[in-house]
Amino acid sequence: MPELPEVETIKNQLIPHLTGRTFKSIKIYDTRPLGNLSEKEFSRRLVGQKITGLSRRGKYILIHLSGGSTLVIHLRMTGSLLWNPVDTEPFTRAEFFFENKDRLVFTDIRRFGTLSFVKETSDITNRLGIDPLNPKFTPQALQKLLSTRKSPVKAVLLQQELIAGIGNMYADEALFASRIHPAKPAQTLSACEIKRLHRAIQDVLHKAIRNKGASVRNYRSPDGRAGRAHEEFCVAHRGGKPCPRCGTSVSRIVIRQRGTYYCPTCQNI
DNA sequence: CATTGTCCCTGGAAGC
DNA sequence: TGCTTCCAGGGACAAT
Repeated sequence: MPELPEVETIKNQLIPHLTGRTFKSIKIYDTRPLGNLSEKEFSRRLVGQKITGLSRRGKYILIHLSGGSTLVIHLRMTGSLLWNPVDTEPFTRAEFFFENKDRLVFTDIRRFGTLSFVKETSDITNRLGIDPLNPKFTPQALQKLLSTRKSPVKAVLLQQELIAGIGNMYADEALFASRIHPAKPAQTLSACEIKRLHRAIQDVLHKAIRNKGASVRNYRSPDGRAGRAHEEFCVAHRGGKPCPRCGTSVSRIVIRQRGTYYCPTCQNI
Protein backbone atom coordinates (compact mmCIF):
# COMPACT_ATOMS: atom_id res chain seq x y z
CA MET A 1 0.00 0.00 0.00
CA PRO A 2 2.00 2.93 -1.22
CA GLU A 3 1.85 5.90 1.13
CA LEU A 4 4.23 8.84 1.29
CA PRO A 5 7.43 6.86 2.14
CA GLU A 6 6.75 4.28 -0.56
CA VAL A 7 5.94 6.90 -3.20
CA GLU A 8 9.01 8.90 -2.20
CA THR A 9 11.15 5.76 -2.59
CA ILE A 10 9.68 5.00 -6.00
CA LYS A 11 10.22 8.56 -7.19
CA ASN A 12 13.81 8.60 -5.93
CA GLN A 13 14.63 5.31 -7.65
CA LEU A 14 13.09 6.41 -10.94
CA ILE A 15 14.82 9.79 -11.13
CA PRO A 16 18.18 8.46 -12.40
CA HIS A 17 16.51 6.10 -14.87
CA LEU A 18 13.95 8.49 -16.33
CA THR A 19 15.34 12.01 -16.22
CA GLY A 20 16.13 13.17 -19.75
CA ARG A 21 14.59 10.11 -21.38
CA THR A 22 12.02 10.24 -24.18
CA PHE A 23 8.92 8.05 -24.39
CA LYS A 24 9.33 6.00 -27.58
CA SER A 25 6.14 3.96 -27.43
CA ILE A 26 3.61 2.61 -24.97
CA LYS A 27 1.37 -0.43 -24.65
CA ILE A 28 -1.90 -0.26 -22.76
CA TYR A 29 -3.38 -3.55 -21.61
CA ASP A 30 -6.18 -2.07 -19.52
CA THR A 31 -7.74 1.32 -20.16
CA ARG A 32 -9.35 1.62 -16.72
CA PRO A 33 -6.38 3.48 -15.19
CA LEU A 34 -6.64 6.03 -18.02
CA GLY A 35 -10.07 7.27 -16.93
CA ASN A 36 -11.80 9.01 -19.82
CA LEU A 37 -8.80 8.97 -22.14
CA SER A 38 -8.59 6.45 -24.95
CA GLU A 39 -5.36 4.57 -25.50
CA LYS A 40 -4.88 6.55 -28.71
CA GLU A 41 -5.30 9.90 -26.99
CA PHE A 42 -3.08 8.83 -24.08
CA SER A 43 -0.38 7.75 -26.52
CA ARG A 44 -0.67 10.99 -28.49
CA ARG A 45 0.00 13.03 -25.36
CA LEU A 46 2.97 10.95 -24.22
CA VAL A 47 4.98 9.51 -27.10
CA GLY A 48 7.81 11.84 -28.16
CA GLN A 49 7.75 13.70 -24.86
CA LYS A 50 11.01 14.06 -22.97
CA ILE A 51 11.02 13.74 -19.19
CA THR A 52 12.35 16.91 -17.63
CA GLY A 53 12.00 15.78 -14.02
CA LEU A 54 10.07 13.81 -11.42
CA SER A 55 8.50 14.93 -8.19
CA ARG A 56 6.13 13.75 -5.52
CA ARG A 57 3.17 15.51 -3.99
CA GLY A 58 1.33 13.58 -1.28
CA LYS A 59 0.91 10.10 -2.72
CA TYR A 60 1.07 11.31 -6.32
CA ILE A 61 4.06 10.84 -8.61
CA LEU A 62 4.47 13.67 -11.09
CA ILE A 63 6.47 13.07 -14.28
CA HIS A 64 7.14 16.43 -15.87
CA LEU A 65 7.20 16.49 -19.67
CA SER A 66 9.03 18.70 -22.15
CA GLY A 67 5.78 19.92 -23.71
CA GLY A 68 4.79 21.48 -20.40
CA SER A 69 2.20 18.94 -19.30
CA THR A 70 2.67 16.42 -16.50
CA LEU A 71 1.96 12.70 -16.33
CA VAL A 72 0.32 12.05 -12.97
CA ILE A 73 0.44 8.58 -11.44
CA HIS A 74 -1.44 7.41 -8.34
CA LEU A 75 -0.79 3.81 -7.31
CA ARG A 76 -3.66 3.56 -4.82
CA MET A 77 -3.67 0.14 -3.14
CA THR A 78 -1.73 -2.32 -5.26
CA GLY A 79 -0.03 -0.36 -8.03
CA SER A 80 3.68 -0.81 -8.76
CA LEU A 81 6.13 0.85 -11.13
CA LEU A 82 8.93 -1.52 -12.15
CA TRP A 83 12.07 -0.63 -14.07
CA ASN A 84 13.21 -3.27 -16.58
CA PRO A 85 11.74 -6.28 -14.78
CA VAL A 86 13.36 -9.52 -15.95
CA ASP A 87 10.18 -11.56 -16.15
CA THR A 88 6.79 -10.84 -17.62
CA GLU A 89 4.99 -9.30 -14.68
CA PRO A 90 1.48 -10.48 -13.80
CA PHE A 91 -1.22 -7.79 -13.67
CA THR A 92 0.65 -5.53 -16.09
CA ARG A 93 -1.71 -2.70 -17.09
CA ALA A 94 0.67 -0.54 -19.11
CA GLU A 95 4.22 -0.54 -20.41
CA PHE A 96 6.31 2.50 -21.36
CA PHE A 97 9.26 2.00 -23.72
CA PHE A 98 12.40 4.11 -24.03
CA GLU A 99 15.61 3.92 -26.04
CA ASN A 100 17.84 0.85 -25.64
CA LYS A 101 14.83 -1.35 -24.88
CA ASP A 102 14.49 0.18 -21.43
CA ARG A 103 10.97 -0.03 -20.12
CA LEU A 104 8.82 1.08 -17.23
CA VAL A 105 6.04 -1.34 -16.29
CA PHE A 106 2.89 -0.38 -14.44
CA THR A 107 1.27 -3.31 -12.64
CA ASP A 108 -1.85 -3.17 -10.49
CA ILE A 109 -3.72 -6.16 -9.09
CA ARG A 110 -6.86 -4.35 -8.07
CA ARG A 111 -7.00 -1.73 -10.81
CA PHE A 112 -7.51 1.26 -8.53
CA GLY A 113 -4.40 3.06 -9.76
CA THR A 114 -4.68 6.00 -12.15
CA LEU A 115 -2.62 7.48 -14.98
CA SER A 116 -3.61 10.97 -16.09
CA PHE A 117 -2.32 14.26 -17.44
CA VAL A 118 -2.51 17.79 -16.12
CA LYS A 119 -1.48 21.00 -17.87
CA GLU A 120 -0.67 22.70 -14.59
CA THR A 121 0.58 20.82 -11.54
CA SER A 122 -1.57 23.15 -9.48
CA ASP A 123 -4.52 21.09 -10.72
CA ILE A 124 -3.19 18.40 -8.37
CA THR A 125 -1.46 20.38 -5.66
CA ASN A 126 -4.30 22.84 -5.04
CA ARG A 127 -6.58 20.16 -3.70
CA LEU A 128 -3.94 18.64 -1.45
CA GLY A 129 -2.98 19.77 2.01
CA ILE A 130 0.47 20.45 3.34
CA ASP A 131 3.19 17.85 2.85
CA PRO A 132 4.21 16.58 6.30
CA LEU A 133 7.89 16.73 5.33
CA ASN A 134 7.59 20.38 4.27
CA PRO A 135 9.29 22.75 6.76
CA LYS A 136 6.01 24.69 6.85
CA PHE A 137 4.41 21.71 8.55
CA THR A 138 4.97 22.92 12.11
CA PRO A 139 3.26 21.96 15.37
CA GLN A 140 1.34 25.23 15.02
CA ALA A 141 0.16 24.24 11.52
CA LEU A 142 -0.98 20.86 12.85
CA GLN A 143 -2.71 22.51 15.79
CA LYS A 144 -4.67 24.72 13.43
CA LEU A 145 -5.88 21.73 11.43
CA LEU A 146 -6.93 19.75 14.49
CA SER A 147 -8.49 22.51 16.58
CA THR A 148 -11.64 22.99 14.46
CA ARG A 149 -12.45 19.33 13.99
CA LYS A 150 -14.20 16.89 16.23
CA SER A 151 -13.62 13.82 14.04
CA PRO A 152 -11.31 11.12 15.37
CA VAL A 153 -7.75 12.40 15.14
CA LYS A 154 -6.85 9.48 12.90
CA ALA A 155 -9.59 10.44 10.42
CA VAL A 156 -8.15 13.96 10.22
CA LEU A 157 -4.64 12.62 9.57
CA LEU A 158 -6.00 10.64 6.63
CA GLN A 159 -7.68 13.63 4.95
CA GLN A 160 -5.40 14.35 2.00
CA GLU A 161 -6.86 17.83 1.50
CA LEU A 162 -5.50 18.71 4.96
CA ILE A 163 -2.23 16.75 5.16
CA ALA A 164 -1.05 14.97 2.02
CA GLY A 165 0.69 11.62 2.15
CA ILE A 166 -0.24 9.90 5.41
CA GLY A 167 -2.17 6.67 4.91
CA ASN A 168 -3.62 4.02 7.15
CA MET A 169 -0.35 2.39 8.26
CA TYR A 170 1.60 5.51 9.11
CA ALA A 171 -1.35 7.16 10.84
CA ASP A 172 -1.49 4.19 13.22
CA GLU A 173 2.29 4.25 13.76
CA ALA A 174 2.43 8.00 14.40
CA LEU A 175 -0.45 7.84 16.89
CA PHE A 176 1.22 4.98 18.73
CA ALA A 177 4.55 6.79 18.85
CA SER A 178 2.85 9.85 20.33
CA ARG A 179 0.71 7.73 22.70
CA ILE A 180 -2.60 9.14 21.43
CA HIS A 181 -5.75 7.09 21.01
CA PRO A 182 -6.76 7.07 17.31
CA ALA A 183 -10.42 7.75 18.11
CA LYS A 184 -9.72 10.78 20.29
CA PRO A 185 -11.61 13.80 18.90
CA ALA A 186 -9.08 15.98 17.06
CA GLN A 187 -9.98 19.20 18.81
CA THR A 188 -9.47 17.69 22.28
CA LEU A 189 -5.72 17.09 21.84
CA SER A 190 -3.58 19.07 24.26
CA ALA A 191 -0.71 21.27 23.07
CA CYS A 192 1.68 18.67 24.42
CA GLU A 193 -0.05 15.88 22.51
CA ILE A 194 0.00 17.89 19.29
CA LYS A 195 3.70 18.50 19.69
CA ARG A 196 4.31 14.80 20.24
CA LEU A 197 2.12 13.87 17.27
CA HIS A 198 3.87 16.34 14.98
CA ARG A 199 7.24 14.95 15.94
CA ALA A 200 6.01 11.37 15.59
CA ILE A 201 4.61 11.95 12.08
CA GLN A 202 7.94 13.26 10.84
CA ASP A 203 9.98 10.58 12.64
CA VAL A 204 7.82 7.72 11.39
CA LEU A 205 7.88 8.96 7.78
CA HIS A 206 11.61 9.71 7.71
CA LYS A 207 12.42 6.33 9.23
CA ALA A 208 10.20 4.54 6.69
CA ILE A 209 11.88 6.38 3.80
CA ARG A 210 15.28 5.26 5.12
CA ASN A 211 13.90 1.69 5.11
CA LYS A 212 12.68 2.07 1.50
CA GLY A 213 9.02 1.82 2.46
CA ALA A 214 6.87 -0.91 3.98
CA SER A 215 5.81 -4.07 2.16
CA VAL A 216 2.80 -5.24 4.11
CA ARG A 217 1.17 -6.74 1.03
CA ASN A 218 2.19 -6.10 -2.54
CA TYR A 219 4.48 -3.10 -2.50
CA ARG A 220 7.73 -3.27 -4.42
CA SER A 221 10.01 -0.45 -5.44
CA PRO A 222 11.05 -0.06 -9.10
CA ASP A 223 14.05 -2.34 -8.57
CA GLY A 224 11.58 -5.12 -7.66
CA ARG A 225 12.59 -5.29 -4.03
CA ALA A 226 10.34 -5.13 -0.98
CA GLY A 227 10.81 -2.41 1.64
CA ARG A 228 11.78 -3.06 5.23
CA ALA A 229 9.82 -0.40 7.11
CA HIS A 230 7.09 -2.83 8.22
CA GLU A 231 9.69 -4.83 10.15
CA GLU A 232 9.83 -1.94 12.59
CA PHE A 233 6.09 -1.37 12.88
CA CYS A 234 4.86 -1.27 16.47
CA VAL A 235 1.11 -1.61 15.94
CA ALA A 236 0.16 -1.38 12.24
CA HIS A 237 -1.12 -4.74 11.03
CA ARG A 238 0.02 -6.32 14.31
CA GLY A 239 -3.37 -7.14 15.83
CA GLY A 240 -3.07 -9.58 18.75
CA LYS A 241 0.70 -9.24 18.96
CA PRO A 242 2.35 -7.66 22.00
CA CYS A 243 2.87 -3.90 22.20
CA PRO A 244 6.65 -3.34 22.05
CA ARG A 245 6.41 -0.75 24.82
CA CYS A 246 4.25 -2.54 27.43
CA GLY A 247 3.45 -6.01 26.14
CA THR A 248 -0.32 -5.53 25.99
CA SER A 249 -1.99 -7.23 23.05
CA VAL A 250 -2.44 -4.80 20.14
CA SER A 251 -6.14 -4.04 19.50
CA ARG A 252 -7.96 -3.55 16.23
CA ILE A 253 -10.94 -1.25 15.80
CA VAL A 254 -12.55 0.29 12.72
CA ILE A 255 -12.44 4.05 12.14
CA ARG A 256 -14.01 5.37 8.94
CA GLN A 257 -14.12 1.87 7.48
CA ARG A 258 -10.34 1.56 8.00
CA GLY A 259 -8.75 -1.11 10.16
CA THR A 260 -7.04 0.70 13.04
CA TYR A 261 -4.38 -0.81 15.29
CA TYR A 262 -3.37 0.62 18.66
CA CYS A 263 -2.22 -0.30 22.14
CA PRO A 264 -5.14 0.03 24.60
CA THR A 265 -2.69 0.59 27.46
CA CYS A 266 -0.28 3.13 25.94
CA GLN A 267 -2.85 5.08 23.91
CA ASN A 268 -5.56 6.63 26.07
CA ILE A 269 -8.55 8.74 25.08
C1' DC B 1 -18.02 23.81 5.46
C1' DA B 2 -17.78 19.49 8.41
C1' DT B 3 -18.95 14.90 8.61
C1' DT B 4 -20.31 10.26 7.36
C1' DG B 5 -21.19 6.48 4.28
C1' DT B 6 -20.86 3.92 -0.26
C1' DC B 7 -18.47 2.25 -4.00
C1' DC B 8 -14.78 0.63 -6.92
C1' DC B 9 -11.69 -3.95 -7.45
C1' DT B 10 -9.57 -8.76 -6.97
C1' DG B 11 -6.29 -12.00 -4.59
C1' DG B 12 -5.80 -14.43 -0.61
C1' DA B 13 -7.31 -16.04 3.78
C1' DA B 14 -10.79 -18.11 6.41
C1' DG B 15 -14.77 -20.95 6.94
C1' DC B 16 -17.57 -24.88 5.84
C1' DT C 1 -10.40 -30.89 -1.83
C1' DG C 2 -13.29 -27.39 -3.47
C1' DC C 3 -16.56 -24.05 -2.92
C1' DT C 4 -18.26 -19.65 -0.79
C1' DT C 5 -17.66 -15.58 1.96
C1' DC C 6 -15.15 -11.94 3.73
C1' DC C 7 -11.45 -8.65 4.06
C1' DA C 8 -7.86 -5.24 2.63
C1' DG C 9 -8.29 0.50 1.86
C1' DG C 10 -7.33 5.54 -1.15
C1' DG C 11 -10.08 8.63 -2.84
C1' DA C 12 -14.25 10.20 -5.66
C1' DC C 13 -18.67 11.12 -4.79
C1' DA C 14 -23.26 11.57 -2.57
C1' DA C 15 -25.97 12.52 1.32
C1' DT C 16 -26.84 14.89 5.64
